[in-house]
Amino acid sequence: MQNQQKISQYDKALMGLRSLVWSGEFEASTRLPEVSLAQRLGISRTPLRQAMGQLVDEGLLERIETGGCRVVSFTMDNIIDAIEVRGAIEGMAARLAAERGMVPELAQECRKVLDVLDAAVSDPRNIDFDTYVPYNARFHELLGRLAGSTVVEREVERACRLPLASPSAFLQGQELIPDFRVSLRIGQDQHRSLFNAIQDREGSRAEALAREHARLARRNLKFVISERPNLASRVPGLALVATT
Amino acid sequence: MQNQQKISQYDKALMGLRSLVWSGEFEASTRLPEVSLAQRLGISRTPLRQAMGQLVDEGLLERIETGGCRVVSFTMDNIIDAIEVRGAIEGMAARLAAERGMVPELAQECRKVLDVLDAAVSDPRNIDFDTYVPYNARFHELLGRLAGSTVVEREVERACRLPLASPSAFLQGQELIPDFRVSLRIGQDQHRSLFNAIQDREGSRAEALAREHARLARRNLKFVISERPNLASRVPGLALVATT
DNA sequence: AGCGCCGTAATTGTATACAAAGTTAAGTCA
DNA sequence: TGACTTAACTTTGTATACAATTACGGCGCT
Repeated sequence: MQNQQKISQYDKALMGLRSLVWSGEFEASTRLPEVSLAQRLGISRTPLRQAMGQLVDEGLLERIETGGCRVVSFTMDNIIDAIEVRGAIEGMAARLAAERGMVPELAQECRKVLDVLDAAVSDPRNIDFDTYVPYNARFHELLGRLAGSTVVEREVERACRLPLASPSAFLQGQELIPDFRVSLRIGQDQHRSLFNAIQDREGSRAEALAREHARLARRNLKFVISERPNLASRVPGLALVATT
Repeated sequence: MQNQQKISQYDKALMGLRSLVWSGEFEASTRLPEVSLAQRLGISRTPLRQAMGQLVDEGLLERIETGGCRVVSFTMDNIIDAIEVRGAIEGMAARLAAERGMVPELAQECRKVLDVLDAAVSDPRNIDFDTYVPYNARFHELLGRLAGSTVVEREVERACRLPLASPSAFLQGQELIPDFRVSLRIGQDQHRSLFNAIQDREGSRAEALAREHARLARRNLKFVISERPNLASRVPGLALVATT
């Protein structure tokens, strides 16, 4: 009623196309046809092409020499590298937050988020995934802003948009796998340690913890790949990973 | 005759607009008028708006809530942060190159570049700026590719495009200032040490050196700011820095 | 004089039109 | 049969047209 902010055609194109690509709708290495896509999304080619440019920038699409775009086909190495990049940038953000001091309001909000996450994993037999996933995302978002630098914030956000490098990438649809419950508890323990390190102005430790925390995603990636047949449909974007 | 690759209208828009903005042609915080700009660049609004989107992404422009774009006004802190980001990403690239091993062909090319740079600074009385600047840029480009990861390469390139964070940002127009000659010799010494660290698989040292190397740019920034009246016209983009 | 309101002019966001390339397929020749 | 040529057809890149907002300036009101 109040938050009725206008949704532009460009936004519609960006969100629509992104989710279509993530869902594995398009064959990698075949060109995206602009006209039919525009029709399908109910918009004209102009905002669609804008959105395609953005997705090229995010690394989800790539330009074809002769014109147009195609979906990128990812290798395991690509994803590992993207996670490494995220770890490096989140690590820098954590270190700067420690060295320069946290923005007080954001620090306070971090504490609340951490409390919620603690509660979500408190019962090993009954982990609250529906709470954990969004609050985990929120924690990582706050981490990017904690140093109070808009430049750093932007770069953290960008790194999290790298295909399959998001902190939430391998969290979806894993309620049923026992191994992942352990992974979540470990992850939350790292969240706590990371926050404490920043609070205690231990920049180097904070950086190392943030990097190691990103490594959890790598472990989850490897596990998911080995279990691909069972999980392919539940992990968004897994369809984009080359099967060779 | 052979390298006659077609230059698209979009490329013309991107290069033209970027250089116009860098030159301080537009007042920060006033909207860029699309029609007159398109006329001035000799293109239509369509490729111009594409280019504006790209420059927003690079951080040179920002969107206005009510529509259109304006030039960003940078503070010292913004630039310091951008340099910090570049240091972190180049540091990661250097570490990965050390840990994983360099691509042999690129390592060989690095050696050649370093030899040229050594020669350029060998005579303290007569430093060859016209050679140093492009070869320094080349070294940093090679550094991004040394780990053999396209993902890392992309991110290094992006970090170097952050406004005033480029390795070459404060090199132009400093032939005449004695203090900077020393800076160049120190920088080249760091290049050597960095390369040796990578070669000897000393990942942590390589990372630290790359970060410290980026700090040179910070020193140069501070010097340039304090000497602004003399240098403003010679350092591209300095006009975009807020004078408060 | 200062502040708010309204109408006009300018500007953006989006759709469509059009020309230049690129792609595909049929047909011809070796 | 297979490769090359050519012609019709798609598809993209760019320009232009149009409608919805937005910015601006004058007018009236307090």
